[in-house]
Amino acid sequence: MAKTRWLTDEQQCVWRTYLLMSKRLNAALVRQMQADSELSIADFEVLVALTDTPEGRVRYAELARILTWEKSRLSHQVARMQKRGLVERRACTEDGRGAYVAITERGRKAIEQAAPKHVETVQQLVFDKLSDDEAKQLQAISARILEGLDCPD
Amino acid sequence: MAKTRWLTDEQQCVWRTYLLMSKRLNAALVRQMQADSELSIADFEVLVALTDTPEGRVRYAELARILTWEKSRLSHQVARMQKRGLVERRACTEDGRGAYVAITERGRKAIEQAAPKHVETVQQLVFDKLSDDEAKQLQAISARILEGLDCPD
DNA sequence: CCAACATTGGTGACACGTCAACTATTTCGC
DNA sequence: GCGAAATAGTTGACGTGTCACCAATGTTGG
Repeated sequence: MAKTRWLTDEQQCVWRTYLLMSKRLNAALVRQMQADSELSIADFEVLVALTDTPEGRVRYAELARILTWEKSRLSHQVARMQKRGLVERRACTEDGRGAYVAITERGRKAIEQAAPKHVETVQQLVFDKLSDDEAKQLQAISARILEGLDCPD
Repeated sequence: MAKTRWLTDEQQCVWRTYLLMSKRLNAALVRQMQADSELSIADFEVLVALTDTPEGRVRYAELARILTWEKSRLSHQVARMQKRGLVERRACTEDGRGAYVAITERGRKAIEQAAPKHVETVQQLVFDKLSDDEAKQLQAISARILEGLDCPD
């Protein structure tokens, strides 16, 4: 291996600040979600994806694609959510292998309650802190980093 | 609750791009660490903290403070790392309740091997993509968001 | 001194994510 | 058609993180 390009002091500072921010921001969102609703972030994402579809139901593989989750993760997650009555499995007549995930009334109620508080939290923790310019910069930087990121999806 | 301040389209775009980036960047780092070493990110963080101390050993509570981890998380983590010979527990003579976590030779070797590749990955995935200005912006934005973040530490 | 209280750390149950292996169905080449 | 390969989803084992509770030791006020 060639000589290591160690981080400069400035780079270390950038990197550690970013890491800390992203960890704490995420932790804060998890805490808020848990405090204000019966949902986890993962539950929330699944329910959002389901309400975004006209029928309120999607095939597993499609849902996994939307969320960019592994299929087995989705399988476990849906099994847990089903136990709590947030979603249902439905047989798929077109394809004997497949199945639908459908949102239930209880699931719909849960997300309708959770969404406003979650959005408000994002506003408070992120956008209230940043100028319009900074928000644009954050997007540009995120997009730049995303570009080269090989994602095995 | 007052009327919800929903996200504007631009805000949604910023937010989703940031979320995706931070998730994928993290996933890429985990993959690289797993591919190039026998360590997880958590292992790595613990070993870094240990090598940062002159003695190569720290009390549990202090280590938890350094990492801003919960004590029980650290306890589980150290137990697993101990099984793999990366760290040792040592009795604390000054305080019968306490204990030290100490890095082993095996642990030292592991981190010395893992660090260069990890740093190189951070360079490639982050700093090679960003101009100096963008790096500064990222730091400023992260710091800004961190400011108001109540952290229960 | 000794009874409350605080502190240090550990433990068990559970939620979550990944990986590898599996079953059942469909599709495709011949 | 039919057997091989692809596809849909499941399962079990394991690493990991959190929470609530526990044990042991130390500290402190009367």
